[in-house]
Amino acid sequence: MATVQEVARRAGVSLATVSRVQNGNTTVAAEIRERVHAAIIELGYRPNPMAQGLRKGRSNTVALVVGDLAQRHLFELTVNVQVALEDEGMDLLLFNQGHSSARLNDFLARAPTMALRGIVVATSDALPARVAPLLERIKAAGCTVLAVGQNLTHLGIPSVVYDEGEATTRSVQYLLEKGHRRIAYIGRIKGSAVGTERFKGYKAAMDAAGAFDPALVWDRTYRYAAGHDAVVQALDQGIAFTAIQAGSDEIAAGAMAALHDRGVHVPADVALVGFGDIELGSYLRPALTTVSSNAPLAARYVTGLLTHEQGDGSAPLTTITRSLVKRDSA
Amino acid sequence: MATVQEVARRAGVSLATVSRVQNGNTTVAAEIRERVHAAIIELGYRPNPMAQGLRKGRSNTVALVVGDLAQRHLFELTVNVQVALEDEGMDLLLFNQGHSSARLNDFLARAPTMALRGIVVATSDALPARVAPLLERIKAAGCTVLAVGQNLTHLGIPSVVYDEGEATTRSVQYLLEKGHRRIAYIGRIKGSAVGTERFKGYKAAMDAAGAFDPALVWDRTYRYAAGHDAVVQALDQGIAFTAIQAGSDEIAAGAMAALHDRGVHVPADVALVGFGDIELGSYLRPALTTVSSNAPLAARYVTGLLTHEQGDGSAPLTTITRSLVKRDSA
DNA sequence: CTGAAAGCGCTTACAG
DNA sequence: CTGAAAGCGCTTACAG
Repeated sequence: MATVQEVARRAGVSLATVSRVQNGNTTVAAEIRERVHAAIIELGYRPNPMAQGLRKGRSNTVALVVGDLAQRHLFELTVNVQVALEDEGMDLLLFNQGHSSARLNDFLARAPTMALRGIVVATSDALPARVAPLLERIKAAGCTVLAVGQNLTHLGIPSVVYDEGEATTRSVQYLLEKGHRRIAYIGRIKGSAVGTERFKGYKAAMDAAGAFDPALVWDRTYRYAAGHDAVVQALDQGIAFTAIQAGSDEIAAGAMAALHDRGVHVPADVALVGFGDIELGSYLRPALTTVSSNAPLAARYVTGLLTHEQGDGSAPLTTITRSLVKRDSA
Repeated sequence: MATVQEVARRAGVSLATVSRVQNGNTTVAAEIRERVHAAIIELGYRPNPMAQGLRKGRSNTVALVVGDLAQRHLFELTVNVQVALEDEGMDLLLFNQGHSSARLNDFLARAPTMALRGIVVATSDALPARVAPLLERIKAAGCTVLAVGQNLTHLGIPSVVYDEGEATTRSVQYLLEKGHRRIAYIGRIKGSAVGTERFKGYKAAMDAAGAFDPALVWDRTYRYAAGHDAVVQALDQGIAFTAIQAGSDEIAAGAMAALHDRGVHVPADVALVGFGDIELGSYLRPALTTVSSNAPLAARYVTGLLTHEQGDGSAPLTTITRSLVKRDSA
């Protein structure tokens, strides 16, 4: 690969000038600029990102820490962020946390040395207290830290979140308005910052209607199996319910399968609302009523925050409103 | 962050010695080694990967180029590769090609300068001829290039592939043995190296049974919508078929929805076989009969090839056998 | 077995 | 407006 050396020689200028042209900040005489540009093109020169990073103390790569890529909406966020970043000439380093706080810790511990441009924390897991100082150290190293999905502004981290609680309340109210009272909730609660908010939104709606019953709260993971197993278990135990608010579309799909297996019709016998609006939902039968996510919008906010950093140490909170996508399951 | 300088000062040795201890190749007196280790721990020293990369001419990051992350099995491969790489102390740079050969080209053009440890090409798209020289240049720069899913050994690239053709043949034979003759094929064919192989496997089985009919071949993408739309269209045109071999599970799910909407029962009226064995399949109703993928195994092969590079310029071909996962849809 | 020195490819004060 | 020089943090021949 051509280096700045070779370009300089070819253009008959110094390294410094090539670098200036390349970076386009300082003024360089038009004629010389042309010569350098020509040399760059002829040689197919591309600056070495490691050398740039070493010198500038920051690279052009952004790390995305996802809680569990198996959740479709996080994955959609990942794809959208990667593409948006690429448009800005940045690379995406992927780190799948897999809900292990030890792994998150390891990654954050070695992050300061990676000269990352930014770190986007996209996990719904509640962060253990010991990561706060790590995050501080990372920011001190000039790396932009962002959170998406979880509000981390109390740690001074700009965050892009959804109105989880309100959205869940609205969704449950919709079910309530349809006359349901025995509405079950399936999703993560303990250990999940986001899950806790959703649950609170559910509880608020149920409480307001005087319909809350702890027996209808099933604290599970966000996977297909969780929805399936929770329903099977409830049915086996003879717990009565006429509707389900799921914490993810995967849960809803699993629940739908279990209901089908037991001859329970959706939505006639049990109404079902998912959460996240993954592509699959509209191909389930009945098509899944769910709560929207709008991953492209979240990705746009994230890259926006990454590119126009605000200098002042403010940590803005951006909230995306989720809405109910009505299809056939409720 | 502590540098090798500071560690050296603290341990009372030279930079070189610290580096030697850190890399553990050369012999260092036991007593000195201890001192250095102690200093490293006290200072929480971690080598700067950019400096290492610049000096050694290669980094510790591996780029994964995926054709379309929206395909669940590629995504599963991604997650598995990331985790396996992490165990080896390597990072994963994600590049979602999105089926655009121009984007692939851009990425490969700037790759040589990134000092990547390796590039894993996981796209089923047929590669345009102009990428061959780019790949050569990348290899010349000391970067290991690997292909997964598509056989690129003819370009001197070690490849991990599936027995796509044979697997499809076996799957279609299964349908044939159940008495089906009007078996449709939905999936990518043109432009997809892998798709072409699958189609050939389908055609071989159909030809052998004297049942091949071009009217039953529907060349579509791998998405949900493709399966849905192909079925709707075929039904509208009055094309008769009693079974479908899908090129992906997403296609199968979309097809299942369309069949359901038209009151066509699966498997009674139309048998359906997917491809890829994504988690969703077992939660569809009827549960989807499909062809396995075994992404964790593929990921293991990939990281194996990445870590134990063979020096000799051989380009081995590793084939993973897909098997039929029988559930209820066929 | 250990250290001094060169150099990976860049960028950026510092002079001029 | 342009160049010579220092230095980002490492590793690796080269001496000793």
